[in-house]
Amino acid sequence: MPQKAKETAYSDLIRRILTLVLEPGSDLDEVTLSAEYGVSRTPLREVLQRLAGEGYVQLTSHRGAKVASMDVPALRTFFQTAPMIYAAIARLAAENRTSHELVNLKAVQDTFRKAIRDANATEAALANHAFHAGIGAMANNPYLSACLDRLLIDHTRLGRTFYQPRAPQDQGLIDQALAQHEEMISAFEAHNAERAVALTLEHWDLSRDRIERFVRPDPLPLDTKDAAYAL
Amino acid sequence: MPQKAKETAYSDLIRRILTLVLEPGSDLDEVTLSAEYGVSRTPLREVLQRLAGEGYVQLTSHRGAKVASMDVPALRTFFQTAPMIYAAIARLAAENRTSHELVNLKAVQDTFRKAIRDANATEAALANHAFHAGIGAMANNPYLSACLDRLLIDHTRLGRTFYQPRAPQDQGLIDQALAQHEEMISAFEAHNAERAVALTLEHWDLSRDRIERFVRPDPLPLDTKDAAYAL
DNA sequence: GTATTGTCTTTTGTATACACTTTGTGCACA
DNA sequence: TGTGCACAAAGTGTATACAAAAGACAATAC
Repeated sequence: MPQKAKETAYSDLIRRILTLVLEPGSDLDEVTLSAEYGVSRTPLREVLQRLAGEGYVQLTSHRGAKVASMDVPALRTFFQTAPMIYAAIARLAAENRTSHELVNLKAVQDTFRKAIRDANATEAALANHAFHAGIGAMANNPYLSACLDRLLIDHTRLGRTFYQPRAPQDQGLIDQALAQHEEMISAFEAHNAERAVALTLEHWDLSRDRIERFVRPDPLPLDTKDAAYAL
Repeated sequence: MPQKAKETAYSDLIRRILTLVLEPGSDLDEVTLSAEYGVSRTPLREVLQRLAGEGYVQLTSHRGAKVASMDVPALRTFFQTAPMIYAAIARLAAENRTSHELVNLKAVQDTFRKAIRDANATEAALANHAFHAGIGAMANNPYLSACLDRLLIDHTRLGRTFYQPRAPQDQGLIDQALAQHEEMISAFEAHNAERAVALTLEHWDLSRDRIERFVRPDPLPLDTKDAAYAL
Protein backbone atom coordinates (compact mmCIF):
# COMPACT_ATOMS: atom_id res chain seq x y z
CA MET A 1 0.00 0.00 0.00
CA PRO A 2 2.35 2.67 -1.16
CA GLN A 3 -0.68 4.71 -2.17
CA LYS A 4 -1.55 5.06 1.48
CA ALA A 5 1.79 6.57 2.43
CA LYS A 6 1.26 9.36 -0.04
CA GLU A 7 -2.18 10.06 1.35
CA THR A 8 -0.71 10.06 4.85
CA ALA A 9 1.92 12.58 3.82
CA TYR A 10 -0.80 14.79 2.36
CA SER A 11 -3.11 14.78 5.36
CA ASP A 12 -0.33 14.89 7.94
CA LEU A 13 1.30 17.90 6.31
CA ILE A 14 -2.05 19.68 6.38
CA ARG A 15 -2.43 18.78 10.03
CA ARG A 16 1.03 20.06 10.89
CA ILE A 17 0.52 23.27 8.94
CA LEU A 18 -2.88 24.01 10.50
CA THR A 19 -1.58 23.33 14.01
CA LEU A 20 1.53 25.47 13.44
CA VAL A 21 3.84 22.53 14.12
CA LEU A 22 5.17 23.71 10.78
CA GLU A 23 5.44 27.46 11.17
CA PRO A 24 4.37 29.87 8.43
CA GLY A 25 7.27 30.60 6.12
CA SER A 26 9.37 27.63 7.22
CA ASP A 27 11.16 25.62 4.54
CA LEU A 28 10.00 22.14 3.59
CA ASP A 29 12.85 19.88 2.53
CA GLU A 30 11.88 17.25 -0.01
CA VAL A 31 14.39 14.59 1.02
CA THR A 32 13.66 14.99 4.74
CA LEU A 33 9.91 14.74 4.24
CA SER A 34 10.12 11.87 1.77
CA ALA A 35 12.23 9.91 4.24
CA GLU A 36 9.85 10.77 7.05
CA TYR A 37 6.77 9.50 5.23
CA GLY A 38 8.50 6.56 3.57
CA VAL A 39 7.92 7.61 -0.02
CA SER A 40 10.33 8.73 -2.68
CA ARG A 41 10.72 12.31 -3.75
CA THR A 42 8.52 11.96 -6.83
CA PRO A 43 5.19 11.38 -5.06
CA LEU A 44 6.14 13.75 -2.28
CA ARG A 45 6.74 16.52 -4.79
CA GLU A 46 3.29 15.84 -6.22
CA VAL A 47 1.83 16.21 -2.75
CA LEU A 48 3.58 19.56 -2.38
CA GLN A 49 2.26 20.71 -5.76
CA ARG A 50 -1.22 19.80 -4.65
CA LEU A 51 -0.83 21.58 -1.33
CA ALA A 52 0.44 24.62 -3.19
CA GLY A 53 -2.69 24.62 -5.32
CA GLU A 54 -4.81 24.54 -2.19
CA GLY A 55 -2.94 27.39 -0.54
CA TYR A 56 -1.13 25.50 2.21
CA VAL A 57 2.37 25.97 0.81
CA GLN A 58 4.16 28.29 -1.58
CA LEU A 59 6.51 26.95 -4.24
CA THR A 60 9.41 28.90 -5.66
CA SER A 61 11.37 27.66 -8.63
CA HIS A 62 14.67 26.04 -7.68
CA ARG A 63 14.09 27.12 -4.11
CA GLY A 64 11.69 24.55 -2.84
CA ALA A 65 8.50 24.70 -0.84
CA LYS A 66 7.67 26.89 2.13
CA VAL A 67 4.68 26.84 4.43
CA ALA A 68 2.28 29.61 3.38
CA SER A 69 3.24 32.76 5.22
CA MET A 70 0.95 34.99 7.27
CA ASP A 71 2.07 38.59 7.09
CA VAL A 72 0.26 41.68 8.29
CA PRO A 73 -1.30 42.70 4.94
CA ALA A 74 -2.66 39.17 4.61
CA LEU A 75 -4.22 39.55 8.04
CA ARG A 76 -5.97 42.76 7.08
CA THR A 77 -7.29 41.11 3.93
CA PHE A 78 -8.46 38.19 6.01
CA PHE A 79 -10.57 40.37 8.31
CA GLN A 80 -11.97 42.13 5.27
CA THR A 81 -13.01 38.98 3.42
CA ALA A 82 -13.97 36.39 6.00
CA PRO A 83 -17.35 37.70 7.19
CA MET A 84 -18.58 38.24 3.65
CA ILE A 85 -17.70 34.74 2.51
CA TYR A 86 -18.76 33.05 5.74
CA ALA A 87 -22.17 34.70 5.47
CA ALA A 88 -22.59 33.75 1.82
CA ILE A 89 -21.59 30.18 2.55
CA ALA A 90 -23.97 29.97 5.52
CA ARG A 91 -26.89 31.15 3.40
CA LEU A 92 -26.18 28.61 0.69
CA ALA A 93 -25.58 25.85 3.22
CA ALA A 94 -28.99 26.45 4.79
CA GLU A 95 -30.60 26.34 1.36
CA ASN A 96 -28.76 23.37 -0.11
CA ARG A 97 -27.74 21.09 2.76
CA THR A 98 -28.57 17.42 2.37
CA SER A 99 -29.54 15.23 5.30
CA HIS A 100 -26.38 13.20 4.82
CA GLU A 101 -24.21 16.29 5.11
CA LEU A 102 -26.12 17.32 8.22
CA VAL A 103 -25.45 13.95 9.87
CA ASN A 104 -21.78 14.39 9.07
CA LEU A 105 -21.74 17.90 10.54
CA LYS A 106 -23.28 16.63 13.77
CA ALA A 107 -20.61 13.95 14.00
CA VAL A 108 -17.90 16.57 13.60
CA GLN A 109 -19.55 18.66 16.28
CA ASP A 110 -19.44 15.64 18.62
CA THR A 111 -15.72 15.34 18.01
CA PHE A 112 -15.39 19.05 18.67
CA ARG A 113 -17.29 18.80 21.96
CA LYS A 114 -15.19 15.89 23.16
CA ALA A 115 -11.94 17.69 22.32
CA ILE A 116 -13.05 20.70 24.35
CA ARG A 117 -14.13 18.51 27.25
CA ASP A 118 -10.68 16.92 27.20
CA ALA A 119 -9.06 20.37 27.02
CA ASN A 120 -7.26 19.20 23.89
CA ALA A 121 -6.71 22.52 22.16
CA THR A 122 -5.08 21.07 19.05
CA GLU A 123 -7.85 18.58 18.36
CA ALA A 124 -10.45 21.22 19.12
CA ALA A 125 -8.93 23.57 16.56
CA LEU A 126 -8.84 20.82 13.94
CA ALA A 127 -12.42 19.77 14.70
CA ASN A 128 -13.49 23.40 14.46
CA HIS A 129 -11.76 23.56 11.10
CA ALA A 130 -13.57 20.42 9.97
CA PHE A 131 -16.88 21.87 11.18
CA HIS A 132 -16.58 24.97 9.04
CA ALA A 133 -15.25 22.99 6.08
CA GLY A 134 -18.36 20.82 6.47
CA ILE A 135 -20.56 23.90 6.18
CA GLY A 136 -18.63 24.76 3.04
CA ALA A 137 -19.46 21.35 1.62
CA MET A 138 -23.16 21.91 2.34
CA ALA A 139 -23.09 25.19 0.40
CA ASN A 140 -22.26 23.12 -2.65
CA ASN A 141 -20.55 25.99 -4.43
CA PRO A 142 -17.05 25.10 -5.67
CA TYR A 143 -16.22 28.72 -6.47
CA LEU A 144 -16.90 30.01 -2.98
CA SER A 145 -15.42 26.88 -1.44
CA ALA A 146 -12.06 27.65 -3.01
CA CYS A 147 -12.17 30.97 -1.18
CA LEU A 148 -13.52 29.52 2.06
CA ASP A 149 -10.85 26.82 2.21
CA ARG A 150 -8.11 29.43 2.02
CA LEU A 151 -9.79 31.55 4.65
CA LEU A 152 -10.09 28.56 6.97
CA ILE A 153 -6.39 27.75 6.63
CA ASP A 154 -5.50 31.16 8.00
CA HIS A 155 -8.39 31.28 10.44
CA THR A 156 -7.37 28.01 12.05
CA ARG A 157 -3.76 29.12 12.25
CA LEU A 158 -4.66 32.54 13.66
CA GLY A 159 -6.98 31.06 16.25
CA ARG A 160 -4.69 28.29 17.37
CA THR A 161 -4.73 29.62 20.91
CA PHE A 162 -8.48 30.04 20.97
CA TYR A 163 -9.26 26.67 22.48
CA GLN A 164 -6.47 26.95 25.02
CA PRO A 165 -8.09 28.73 27.99
CA ARG A 166 -5.72 31.21 29.61
CA ALA A 167 -7.88 33.39 31.80
CA PRO A 168 -10.92 31.98 33.64
CA GLN A 169 -13.39 33.85 31.41
CA ASP A 170 -11.88 32.16 28.34
CA GLN A 171 -13.76 28.97 29.11
CA GLY A 172 -16.96 30.95 28.75
CA LEU A 173 -16.00 32.04 25.25
CA ILE A 174 -15.21 28.48 24.28
CA ASP A 175 -18.57 27.25 25.59
CA GLN A 176 -20.23 30.08 23.70
CA ALA A 177 -18.57 29.00 20.45
CA LEU A 178 -19.70 25.44 21.07
CA ALA A 179 -23.27 26.59 21.68
CA GLN A 180 -23.22 28.72 18.53
CA HIS A 181 -22.23 25.65 16.55
CA GLU A 182 -25.26 23.82 17.92
CA GLU A 183 -27.56 26.68 16.97
CA MET A 184 -26.06 26.84 13.51
CA ILE A 185 -26.72 23.14 13.04
CA SER A 186 -30.38 23.61 13.94
CA ALA A 187 -30.64 26.56 11.55
CA PHE A 188 -29.19 24.46 8.73
CA GLU A 189 -31.52 21.62 9.63
CA ALA A 190 -34.52 23.97 9.43
CA HIS A 191 -33.30 25.42 6.13
CA ASN A 192 -33.43 28.81 7.88
CA ALA A 193 -31.02 30.90 5.82
CA GLU A 194 -31.53 34.22 7.63
CA ARG A 195 -30.89 32.65 11.00
CA ALA A 196 -27.88 30.77 9.73
CA VAL A 197 -26.34 33.98 8.42
CA ALA A 198 -27.05 35.88 11.64
CA LEU A 199 -25.55 33.12 13.78
CA THR A 200 -22.54 32.91 11.51
CA LEU A 201 -21.85 36.63 11.89
CA GLU A 202 -22.21 36.34 15.68
CA HIS A 203 -19.79 33.43 15.61
CA TRP A 204 -17.41 35.49 13.52
CA ASP A 205 -17.54 38.42 15.92
CA LEU A 206 -16.63 36.16 18.81
CA SER A 207 -13.69 34.70 16.95
CA ARG A 208 -12.57 38.05 15.57
CA ASP A 209 -12.50 39.70 18.99
CA ARG A 210 -10.43 36.89 20.37
CA ILE A 211 -7.98 36.95 17.48
CA GLU A 212 -7.57 40.72 17.61
CA ARG A 213 -6.87 40.58 21.32
CA PHE A 214 -4.17 38.04 20.60
CA VAL A 215 -2.68 39.82 17.62
CA ARG A 216 -2.65 43.34 19.01
CA PRO A 217 -3.29 44.63 22.54
CA ASP A 218 -6.02 47.15 21.68
CA PRO A 219 -8.23 45.92 18.83
CA LEU A 220 -9.30 48.39 16.18
CA PRO A 221 -13.07 48.45 15.61
CA LEU A 222 -13.45 46.71 12.25
CA ASP A 223 -16.70 47.06 10.36
CA THR A 224 -17.53 43.39 9.85
CA LYS A 225 -21.25 44.00 9.56
CA ASP A 226 -20.67 46.66 6.93
CA ALA A 227 -18.27 44.42 5.08
CA ALA A 228 -20.82 41.63 5.07
CA TYR A 229 -23.62 43.82 3.81
CA ALA A 230 -21.52 46.14 1.69
CA LEU A 231 -22.46 44.48 -1.58
CA MET B 1 16.18 24.92 -21.20
CA PRO B 2 14.05 22.01 -20.08
CA GLN B 3 12.48 24.33 -17.51
CA LYS B 4 10.94 26.30 -20.33
CA ALA B 5 9.22 23.28 -21.86
CA LYS B 6 7.43 22.64 -18.60
CA GLU B 7 6.25 26.23 -18.45
CA THR B 8 5.10 25.96 -22.06
CA ALA B 9 3.10 22.84 -21.25
CA TYR B 10 1.49 24.66 -18.33
CA SER B 11 0.46 27.79 -20.22
CA ASP B 12 -0.49 25.98 -23.42
CA LEU B 13 -2.73 23.56 -21.58
CA ILE B 14 -4.47 26.51 -19.94
CA ARG B 15 -4.86 28.11 -23.33
CA ARG B 16 -6.30 24.98 -24.87
CA ILE B 17 -8.68 24.46 -21.96
CA LEU B 18 -9.94 28.05 -21.97
CA THR B 19 -10.48 28.01 -25.74
CA LEU B 20 -12.27 24.65 -25.60
CA VAL B 21 -9.71 23.04 -27.92
CA LEU B 22 -9.67 20.60 -25.04
CA GLU B 23 -13.32 20.01 -24.30
CA PRO B 24 -14.70 19.86 -20.75
CA GLY B 25 -14.58 16.30 -19.46
CA SER B 26 -12.13 15.04 -22.07
CA ASP B 27 -9.32 12.76 -20.93
CA LEU B 28 -5.73 13.98 -20.80
CA ASP B 29 -3.20 11.25 -21.57
CA GLU B 30 0.12 11.66 -19.79
CA VAL B 31 2.32 9.99 -22.41
CA THR B 32 0.68 11.79 -25.32
CA LEU B 33 1.03 15.19 -23.67
CA SER B 34 4.57 14.57 -22.45
CA ALA B 35 5.61 13.61 -25.99
CA GLU B 36 3.83 16.64 -27.38
CA TYR B 37 5.60 19.11 -25.11
CA GLY B 38 8.94 17.32 -25.16
CA VAL B 39 9.14 16.61 -21.45
CA SER B 40 9.03 13.36 -19.56
CA ARG B 41 6.01 12.21 -17.63
CA THR B 42 7.35 13.34 -14.25
CA PRO B 43 7.27 17.10 -14.87
CA LEU B 44 4.09 16.78 -16.91
CA ARG B 45 2.35 15.09 -14.02
CA GLU B 46 3.43 17.96 -11.80
CA VAL B 47 1.89 20.39 -14.27
CA LEU B 48 -1.36 18.44 -14.13
CA GLN B 49 -1.33 18.48 -10.33
CA ARG B 50 -0.86 22.22 -10.41
CA LEU B 51 -3.66 22.70 -12.95
CA ALA B 52 -5.89 20.54 -10.76
CA GLY B 53 -5.19 22.80 -7.79
CA GLU B 54 -6.20 25.81 -9.88
CA GLY B 55 -9.42 24.21 -11.10
CA TYR B 56 -8.53 23.60 -14.74
CA VAL B 57 -8.47 19.82 -14.54
CA GLN B 58 -9.83 17.10 -12.29
CA LEU B 59 -7.64 14.21 -11.14
CA THR B 60 -8.99 10.80 -10.25
CA SER B 61 -6.82 8.18 -8.61
CA HIS B 62 -5.55 5.58 -11.07
CA ARG B 63 -7.76 7.09 -13.73
CA GLY B 64 -5.78 10.08 -14.88
CA ALA B 65 -6.67 13.68 -15.55
CA LYS B 66 -9.73 15.13 -17.21
CA VAL B 67 -10.49 18.68 -18.25
CA ALA B 68 -12.76 20.25 -15.64
CA SER B 69 -16.34 19.54 -16.61
CA MET B 70 -19.14 22.07 -16.92
CA ASP B 71 -22.46 20.51 -16.01
CA VAL B 72 -25.80 22.19 -15.49
CA PRO B 73 -25.66 22.49 -11.67
CA ALA B 74 -22.23 24.11 -12.04
CA LEU B 75 -23.77 26.59 -14.43
CA ARG B 76 -26.48 27.53 -11.98
CA THR B 77 -23.89 28.00 -9.26
CA PHE B 78 -21.85 30.11 -11.63
CA PHE B 79 -24.70 32.55 -12.26
CA GLN B 80 -25.34 32.69 -8.55
CA THR B 81 -21.77 33.49 -7.55
CA ALA B 82 -20.20 35.53 -10.33
CA PRO B 83 -21.88 38.92 -9.83
CA MET B 84 -21.21 38.90 -6.11
CA ILE B 85 -17.52 38.15 -6.49
CA TYR B 86 -17.02 40.37 -9.52
CA ALA B 87 -18.53 43.30 -7.62
CA ALA B 88 -16.41 42.66 -4.54
CA ILE B 89 -13.27 42.38 -6.66
CA ALA B 90 -14.11 45.59 -8.54
CA ARG B 91 -14.54 47.51 -5.31
CA LEU B 92 -11.22 46.31 -3.93
CA ALA B 93 -9.47 46.88 -7.26
CA ALA B 94 -10.62 50.50 -7.31
CA GLU B 95 -9.37 50.96 -3.77
CA ASN B 96 -6.06 49.14 -4.01
CA ARG B 97 -4.87 49.35 -7.62
CA THR B 98 -1.29 50.47 -8.14
CA SER B 99 -0.21 52.57 -11.10
CA HIS B 100 1.89 49.70 -12.39
CA GLU B 101 -1.10 47.36 -12.40
CA LEU B 102 -3.14 50.02 -14.19
CA VAL B 103 -0.51 50.31 -16.93
CA ASN B 104 -0.62 46.55 -17.32
CA LEU B 105 -4.42 46.55 -17.55
CA LYS B 106 -4.32 49.17 -20.29
CA ALA B 107 -1.85 47.05 -22.23
CA VAL B 108 -4.16 44.05 -21.95
CA GLN B 109 -7.05 46.20 -23.14
CA ASP B 110 -4.98 47.21 -26.20
CA THR B 111 -4.46 43.55 -27.00
CA PHE B 112 -8.18 42.99 -26.54
CA ARG B 113 -9.06 45.84 -28.89
CA LYS B 114 -6.69 44.59 -31.58
CA ALA B 115 -8.09 41.06 -31.36
CA ILE B 116 -11.61 42.38 -31.84
CA ARG B 117 -10.54 44.57 -34.75
CA ASP B 118 -8.96 41.51 -36.36
CA ALA B 119 -12.13 39.51 -35.68
CA ASN B 120 -9.96 36.98 -33.86
CA ALA B 121 -12.51 35.48 -31.46
CA THR B 122 -10.08 33.16 -29.71
CA GLU B 123 -7.53 35.86 -28.95
CA ALA B 124 -10.32 38.22 -27.91
CA ALA B 125 -11.65 35.69 -25.44
CA LEU B 126 -8.16 35.12 -23.99
CA ALA B 127 -7.48 38.86 -23.78
CA ASN B 128 -10.83 39.35 -22.07
CA HIS B 129 -9.83 36.64 -19.62
CA ALA B 130 -6.51 38.38 -18.99
CA PHE B 131 -8.32 41.69 -18.50
CA HIS B 132 -10.50 40.36 -15.72
CA ALA B 133 -7.63 38.43 -14.19
CA GLY B 134 -5.76 41.74 -14.16
CA ILE B 135 -8.57 43.33 -12.18
CA GLY B 136 -8.31 40.42 -9.78
CA ALA B 137 -4.62 41.17 -9.31
CA MET B 138 -5.45 44.81 -8.52
CA ALA B 139 -7.87 43.73 -5.80
CA ASN B 140 -4.87 42.27 -4.01
CA ASN B 141 -6.96 39.74 -2.11
CA PRO B 142 -5.68 36.17 -2.48
CA TYR B 143 -8.81 34.69 -0.91
CA LEU B 144 -11.22 36.26 -3.38
CA SER B 145 -8.76 35.74 -6.22
CA ALA B 146 -8.93 32.00 -5.72
CA CYS B 147 -12.67 32.25 -6.27
CA LEU B 148 -12.40 34.71 -9.14
CA ASP B 149 -9.88 32.59 -11.02
CA ARG B 150 -12.25 29.63 -10.98
CA LEU B 151 -15.16 31.78 -12.07
CA LEU B 152 -13.11 33.15 -14.95
CA ILE B 153 -12.20 29.67 -16.16
CA ASP B 154 -15.86 28.83 -16.61
CA HIS B 155 -16.84 32.30 -17.76
CA THR B 156 -14.28 32.26 -20.56
CA ARG B 157 -15.36 28.79 -21.62
CA LEU B 158 -19.06 29.66 -21.48
CA GLY B 159 -18.59 32.83 -23.46
CA ARG B 160 -16.30 31.39 -26.07
CA THR B 161 -18.76 32.37 -28.81
CA PHE B 162 -19.21 35.85 -27.44
CA TYR B 163 -16.54 37.48 -29.58
CA GLN B 164 -17.64 35.63 -32.68
CA PRO B 165 -20.32 37.84 -34.21
CA ARG B 166 -23.18 35.82 -35.70
CA ALA B 167 -26.00 38.26 -36.20
CA PRO B 168 -25.32 41.89 -37.25
CA GLN B 169 -26.37 43.27 -33.87
CA ASP B 170 -23.71 41.10 -32.18
CA GLN B 171 -20.99 43.52 -33.23
CA GLY B 172 -22.78 46.17 -31.22
CA LEU B 173 -22.61 44.03 -28.09
CA ILE B 174 -18.92 43.45 -28.62
CA ASP B 175 -18.24 47.15 -29.01
CA GLN B 176 -20.31 47.77 -25.91
CA ALA B 177 -18.18 45.32 -23.92
CA LEU B 178 -15.04 47.02 -25.21
CA ALA B 179 -16.37 50.43 -24.16
CA GLN B 180 -17.32 49.13 -20.72
CA HIS B 181 -13.74 47.96 -20.26
CA GLU B 182 -12.52 51.45 -21.04
CA GLU B 183 -14.91 52.97 -18.53
CA MET B 184 -13.89 50.44 -15.90
CA ILE B 185 -10.26 51.38 -16.44
CA SER B 186 -11.04 55.04 -15.83
CA ALA B 187 -13.02 54.16 -12.70
CA PHE B 188 -10.07 52.17 -11.35
CA GLU B 189 -7.72 55.02 -12.27
CA ALA B 190 -9.90 57.48 -10.34
CA HIS B 191 -10.15 55.12 -7.35
CA ASN B 192 -13.92 55.37 -7.80
CA ALA B 193 -15.18 52.19 -6.14
CA GLU B 194 -18.90 52.84 -6.52
CA ARG B 195 -18.58 53.50 -10.21
CA ALA B 196 -16.31 50.49 -10.71
CA VAL B 197 -18.90 48.24 -9.05
CA ALA B 198 -21.79 49.69 -11.08
CA LEU B 199 -19.89 49.29 -14.34
CA THR B 200 -18.89 45.77 -13.41
CA LEU B 201 -22.51 44.78 -12.81
CA GLU B 202 -23.52 46.33 -16.15
CA HIS B 203 -20.74 44.40 -17.81
CA TRP B 204 -21.93 41.25 -16.13
CA ASP B 205 -25.51 41.76 -17.29
CA LEU B 206 -24.34 42.08 -20.86
CA SER B 207 -22.29 38.92 -20.67
CA ARG B 208 -25.00 37.02 -18.79
CA ASP B 209 -27.68 37.82 -21.33
CA ARG B 210 -25.47 36.65 -24.14
CA ILE B 211 -24.52 33.43 -22.37
CA GLU B 212 -28.11 32.63 -21.45
CA ARG B 213 -29.22 33.13 -25.02
CA PHE B 214 -26.54 30.68 -26.08
CA VAL B 215 -27.19 28.11 -23.40
CA ARG B 216 -30.98 28.04 -23.59
CA PRO B 217 -33.36 29.55 -26.18
CA ASP B 218 -35.51 31.53 -23.74
CA PRO B 219 -33.48 32.80 -20.80
CA LEU B 220 -35.01 32.67 -17.35
CA PRO B 221 -34.89 36.02 -15.55
CA LEU B 222 -32.16 35.50 -12.99
CA ASP B 223 -31.91 37.92 -10.10
CA THR B 224 -28.32 39.04 -10.50
CA LYS B 225 -28.83 42.36 -8.80
CA ASP B 226 -30.43 40.63 -5.84
CA ALA B 227 -27.64 38.13 -5.70
CA ALA B 228 -25.08 40.92 -5.69
CA TYR B 229 -26.80 42.83 -2.92
CA ALA B 230 -28.15 39.83 -1.05
CA LEU B 231 -25.50 39.95 1.65
C1' DG C 1 -27.22 -16.56 -24.18
C1' DT C 2 -25.27 -14.67 -20.10
C1' DA C 3 -22.11 -14.32 -16.48
C1' DT C 4 -17.66 -15.07 -14.58
C1' DT C 5 -12.96 -15.59 -14.53
C1' DG C 6 -8.32 -15.40 -16.12
C1' DT C 7 -4.95 -13.26 -18.97
C1' DC C 8 -3.23 -9.56 -21.78
C1' DT C 9 -2.81 -4.66 -22.72
C1' DT C 10 -2.85 -0.04 -21.43
C1' DT C 11 -2.19 3.47 -18.21
C1' DT C 12 -0.97 5.30 -13.82
C1' DG C 13 2.19 5.35 -9.65
C1' DT C 14 6.91 5.04 -7.65
C1' DA C 15 11.88 4.64 -7.13
C1' DT C 16 16.30 5.91 -8.47
C1' DA C 17 20.00 7.88 -10.99
C1' DC C 18 21.67 11.85 -12.94
C1' DA C 19 21.78 16.83 -14.46
C1' DC C 20 21.24 21.51 -13.32
C1' DT C 21 20.71 25.52 -10.23
C1' DT C 22 21.58 27.85 -6.18
C1' DT C 23 24.20 28.93 -2.30
C1' DG C 24 27.89 28.85 0.92
C1' DT C 25 32.96 28.80 1.72
C1' DG C 26 37.68 29.64 1.17
C1' DC C 27 41.36 31.50 -1.19
C1' DA C 28 43.76 34.81 -4.10
C1' DC C 29 44.46 39.38 -5.04
C1' DA C 30 43.85 44.33 -4.89
C1' DT D 1 40.41 44.34 5.11
C1' DG D 2 37.40 44.03 1.47
C1' DT D 3 36.16 42.20 -3.09
C1' DG D 4 35.77 38.82 -6.53
C1' DC D 5 36.25 34.34 -8.21
C1' DA D 6 36.47 29.29 -8.07
C1' DC D 7 34.97 25.39 -6.25
C1' DA D 8 32.30 22.48 -3.31
C1' DA D 9 28.03 21.19 -1.14
C1' DA D 10 23.20 20.96 -0.86
C1' DG D 11 18.96 20.80 -2.90
C1' DT D 12 15.80 21.01 -6.86
C1' DG D 13 14.40 19.37 -11.69
C1' DT D 14 14.13 15.62 -15.13
C1' DA D 15 14.43 11.16 -17.39
C1' DT D 16 13.89 6.42 -17.30
C1' DA D 17 12.99 1.92 -15.62
C1' DC D 18 10.04 -0.76 -13.15
C1' DA D 19 5.83 -1.92 -10.26
C1' DA D 20 0.98 -1.84 -9.70
C1' DA D 21 -3.58 -0.95 -10.90
C1' DA D 22 -7.42 -0.62 -14.13
C1' DG D 23 -9.63 -1.89 -18.39
C1' DA D 24 -10.39 -4.98 -22.49
C1' DC D 25 -11.31 -9.22 -24.19
C1' DA D 26 -11.78 -13.96 -24.89
C1' DA D 27 -12.61 -18.52 -23.15
C1' DT D 28 -15.23 -21.34 -20.27
C1' DA D 29 -18.94 -22.65 -17.15
C1' DC D 30 -23.67 -22.50 -16.21
